[in-house]
Amino acid sequence: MDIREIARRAKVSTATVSRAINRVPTVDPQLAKRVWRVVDELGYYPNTQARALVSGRSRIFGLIVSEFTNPFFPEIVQTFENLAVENNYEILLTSTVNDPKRMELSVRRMIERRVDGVAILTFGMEETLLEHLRFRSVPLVFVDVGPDVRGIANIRINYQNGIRQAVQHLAALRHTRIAFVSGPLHLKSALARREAFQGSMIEIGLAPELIAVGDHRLEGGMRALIELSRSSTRPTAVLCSNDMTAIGVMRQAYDQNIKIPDDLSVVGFDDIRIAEFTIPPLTTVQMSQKELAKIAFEALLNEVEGHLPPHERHEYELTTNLVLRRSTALAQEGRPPSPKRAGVRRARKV
Amino acid sequence: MDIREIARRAKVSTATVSRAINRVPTVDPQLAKRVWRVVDELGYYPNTQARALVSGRSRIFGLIVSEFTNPFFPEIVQTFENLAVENNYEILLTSTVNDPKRMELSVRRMIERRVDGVAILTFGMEETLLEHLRFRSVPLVFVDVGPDVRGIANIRINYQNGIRQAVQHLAALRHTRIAFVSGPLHLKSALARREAFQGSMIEIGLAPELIAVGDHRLEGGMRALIELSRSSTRPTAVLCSNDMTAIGVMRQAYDQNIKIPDDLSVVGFDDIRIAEFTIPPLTTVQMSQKELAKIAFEALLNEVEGHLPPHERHEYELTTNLVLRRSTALAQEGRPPSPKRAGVRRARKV
DNA sequence: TGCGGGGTGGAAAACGTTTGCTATACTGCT
DNA sequence: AGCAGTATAGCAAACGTTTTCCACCCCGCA
Repeated sequence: MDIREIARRAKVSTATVSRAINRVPTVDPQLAKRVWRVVDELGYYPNTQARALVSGRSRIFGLIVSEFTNPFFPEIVQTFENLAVENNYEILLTSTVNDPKRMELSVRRMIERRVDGVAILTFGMEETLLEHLRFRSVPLVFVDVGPDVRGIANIRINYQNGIRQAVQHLAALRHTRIAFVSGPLHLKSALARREAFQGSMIEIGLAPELIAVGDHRLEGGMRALIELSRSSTRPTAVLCSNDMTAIGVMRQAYDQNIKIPDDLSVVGFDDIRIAEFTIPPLTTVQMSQKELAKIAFEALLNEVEGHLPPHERHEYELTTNLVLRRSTALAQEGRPPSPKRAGVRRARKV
Repeated sequence: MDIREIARRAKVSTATVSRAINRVPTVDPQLAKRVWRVVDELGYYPNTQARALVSGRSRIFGLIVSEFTNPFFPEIVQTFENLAVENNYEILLTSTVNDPKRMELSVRRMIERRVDGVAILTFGMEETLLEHLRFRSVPLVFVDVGPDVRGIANIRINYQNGIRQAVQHLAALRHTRIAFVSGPLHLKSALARREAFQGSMIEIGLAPELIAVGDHRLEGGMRALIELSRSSTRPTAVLCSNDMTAIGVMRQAYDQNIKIPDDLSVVGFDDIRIAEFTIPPLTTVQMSQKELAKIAFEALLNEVEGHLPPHERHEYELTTNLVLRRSTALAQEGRPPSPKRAGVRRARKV
């Protein structure tokens, strides 16, 4: 069943059917009604590929993420889809799983399906691949791209804001031996977080010297805590480069019978969904995934439908903020936590 | 840049270019090479919509889920995408967010984009909507659809297997007061789980009478534990209809100072990713999301490319299995857990 | 009554492929 | 040498829309 079938039954031309369906105002309301009646009766749905072919617009936005199973992304995808639905777009969702081959394939898939724009929300992407897209002047949104790239809208993340809040929160709880567990150091975003930590410590006269490197995964957090507990100056608080790391730290603490937050305060970063569900609920720096998705989508929409000068550099900013839960507490002054105290548990309020 | 440009430069017809690109064996290897050279030089990517238009196949599979933020789905989406990539398909991903309007829209989007098949992995869907798809004879895969629907491939979940294992595991640990926290009772899948629990209890001569109803979310689990602890015969073990419920139970237990697994054994269902990361790691009945996605994808592929008789009923089965972690332990005989014991903590092995 | 002009609807081209059919050039056999 | 038969490549139609013209109708005005 196609537009001609509708035209025949409504006794008009295909042109009129097309116009009626697209609500072009010049068509006579009478006729339009007749067309719609037939459309509804037959359950006709326009063929988007034919539409796209002739109009040159696919009404598809590409969305590239690292991995769906990375808890950072589901909320992003959901928000992005909600917005897409509202605006009559479809999503072409692609994951790189941190594999260069898959990254390349992602880009290729985007181009083959002729997406109207691409949001690249993966942290760490071979920039050379973007050339393919830029070459075809596909609108692009990126996160934390360098300051020199033109023709790509950029979302800059303000890590400093939230991390400073976290450090000052811990300091206010009388912590001085505050450790940091970084992410993998080849990631720009991990580096930026570590620098924000160092800066925030120095600002308030603390030495940022207890630094372990993790991998943004549970295991890295566990290893990091082991390493940190061995150091001569054991930390009383740990700030982590992301929430999975913090969860790893808490898990390791549980295994070593270190009580959180009594013996050790833990702060995460990202505020992924489950941060709220850990035991205890995790105090963390929120980098709103909803907000990020929203900015990305709207940036794309602007590039495509807005009247912005194309191929200029457009900047957006996302800030971060501390959200308090229950994994931080006053420092136990002078009493470094020790596995020897295992089995002894201070009473705590419920 | 289109196929004609390539044809011109390679000094062949568009037909030959098309055939070369699609690796039709009848084209002369010399010519094919010449074509590929030009293709690579120019970075030509075929236009999938034109392809789809003429070939009648979009190489898109629809995937309908409930909500991306539901931790049950990310693994499914990831697996589905991996398979799609391998087989040169694209995914049209859609979520219903349990909203009838969105469900309808999902179906419409599938039809408009002319998907080659749809996997509906949401639990609970207005079956009337499927008529639209069946009417257009789009291949369909469904989970736990009734036994009467023709023309829809079906994945039947064997809840009984895993739940029986869970119940018997608890019984072996000398638990007799085993409670069950169900999901929302309007969901078929929740009902099936509860029945599997009841059956498994009766099998071994235990009365399945401690049943609370939850909502498959954290909050429901928390409320359920409160309710259960008030009952005169307090349970020593709780089996939950899904993992989020179990996490809620553990959270509430933490708040009431009930130790897990010492005072209370907890078992979940689903084995979502984070079940491994809870404190303690959750013993749960695994319903492999990877496997489910794989079955769904392959079922679709069979319908579309296989030589199965179309419009017959195709059955697949997914079984469930208990996976042991650390949230279950021997029952404390004769000593019902009580908030009064708060603060006392038995030594435990690390 | 004749003419200009605005508003509407239709004919047909275009979008970028695939593919059925046909034309051509070989090959090998008699 | 002639012919059948088999590879191989090209022509052109088709897929289902949108959109550009153009034609028509009707209205109002001179």
